[in-house]
Amino acid sequence: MPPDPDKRRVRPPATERELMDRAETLAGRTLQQVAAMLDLPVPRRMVHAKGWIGTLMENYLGAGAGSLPQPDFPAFGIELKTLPVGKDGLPRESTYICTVPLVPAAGTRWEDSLVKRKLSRVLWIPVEAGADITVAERRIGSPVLWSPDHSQEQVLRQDWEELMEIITLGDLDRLSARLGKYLQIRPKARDASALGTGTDADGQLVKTLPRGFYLRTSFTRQILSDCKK
Amino acid sequence: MPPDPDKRRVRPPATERELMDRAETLAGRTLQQVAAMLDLPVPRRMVHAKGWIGTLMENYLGAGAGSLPQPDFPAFGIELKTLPVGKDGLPRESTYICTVPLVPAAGTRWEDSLVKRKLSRVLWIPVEAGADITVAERRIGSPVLWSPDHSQEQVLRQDWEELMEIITLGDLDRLSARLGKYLQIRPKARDASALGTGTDADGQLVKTLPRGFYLRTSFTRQILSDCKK
DNA sequence: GAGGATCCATGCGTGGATCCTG
DNA sequence: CAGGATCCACGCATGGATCCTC
Repeated sequence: MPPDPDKRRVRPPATERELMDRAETLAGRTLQQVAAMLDLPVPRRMVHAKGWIGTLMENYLGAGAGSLPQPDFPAFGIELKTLPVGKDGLPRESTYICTVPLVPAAGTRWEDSLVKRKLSRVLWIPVEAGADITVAERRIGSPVLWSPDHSQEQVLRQDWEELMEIITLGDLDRLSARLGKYLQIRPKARDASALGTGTDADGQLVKTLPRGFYLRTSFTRQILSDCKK
Repeated sequence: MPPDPDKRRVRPPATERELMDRAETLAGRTLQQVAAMLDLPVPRRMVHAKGWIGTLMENYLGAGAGSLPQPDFPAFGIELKTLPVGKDGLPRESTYICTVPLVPAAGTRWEDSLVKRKLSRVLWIPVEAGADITVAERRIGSPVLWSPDHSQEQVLRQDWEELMEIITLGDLDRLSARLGKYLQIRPKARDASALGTGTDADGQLVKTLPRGFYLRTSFTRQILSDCKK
């Protein structure tokens, strides 16, 4: 019997309450259990399916299939993010936010930035990670609906402004994952030879490595800790 | 034995003479023969492989794999086009040139247009067409290196200016394949429901059917006739 | 006969992230 | 340990054209 595609198309939640309820039902389940409900096969290793867990969660929760400028749940302004955690429940990896505009629109401000929009309301779904546990057996944790508090937003804003200034000045060589307290910039590309478009110090268009904004692991640990208080 | 990918990567011709020599060797051969030299399978019908012959010729002649604004042979400024002909040797179909810019850059002139560049030097490869002959058995004709003469270019320019004026005015509803003596505009899309971006009469961006520039069959017949004189 | 509709391959960009080596 | 490198899926656009129905 072939898998049933209908099971994979979950109705979007009608209310924020319904979304959160659905997310709560995930807590304690294994990825195998969730995949089975959707008739989806579970990859043995993540190396060739790095985005699989995120997509699985989108499907189960009824998020719209990857549209462009919208959050995952536009009606509630909520962005969905899975968070790989260790046995201790603490995040183990940085979190990708969005691509870095290396040819920024003139006069873009933090208030209008994609980073701010993406991070204004995030539904975090912790999921066990680590090479010592099969993908199928990994357990899902309790969802956390988070928005940055005032001091967190100030730091994010500072990081973003610092990083964007380097880009606006065309100092692409100065970009490094070492910059930024909560927010960092790292490569986001097929491989190190991939080329995107940026502007150099003279304002000329140049080819350079595409990059993305990420949240540092130390910051997502803070988020999770705060929510457990 | 698996097909040998190396055979499919033909070295680009070093000189225009070499390109023409290579093209002459095609005359009289069947598509089966050429495909065999490249270890490529021949589709039974074109309905699911409409661009196959064109790609086969690119491969055999060593054209660069589909880059963006460049002609097929940038070094010689030569664009490659296959031309489906009947038993009588006359073209049977219109010829696609390029997509129509439905949001044209302000002040684009014929001299700078993609249509003019694409048509400034064309290497036509006639190939037998018709449902009454299998793809494998179709024979290739003698290549024709063509540039528009003065009167031809005047008509092409007039057609282009007429058509582009309609687009610049945002009168997209007025576009029709009936316009233009040599050059026409027809749909170029996955299907009639596909949507690209255009501008309406008020300058607002609107979604509309993507379209392409084509040469009328009557014009490519004229080209081929002239070259046989 | 020809205007309008359609088909495939491939590359690039975006969205989902984790891998891996010094 | 974390900075730099990499992987998949999918949509859209482009480049190659021919199909199909009045």
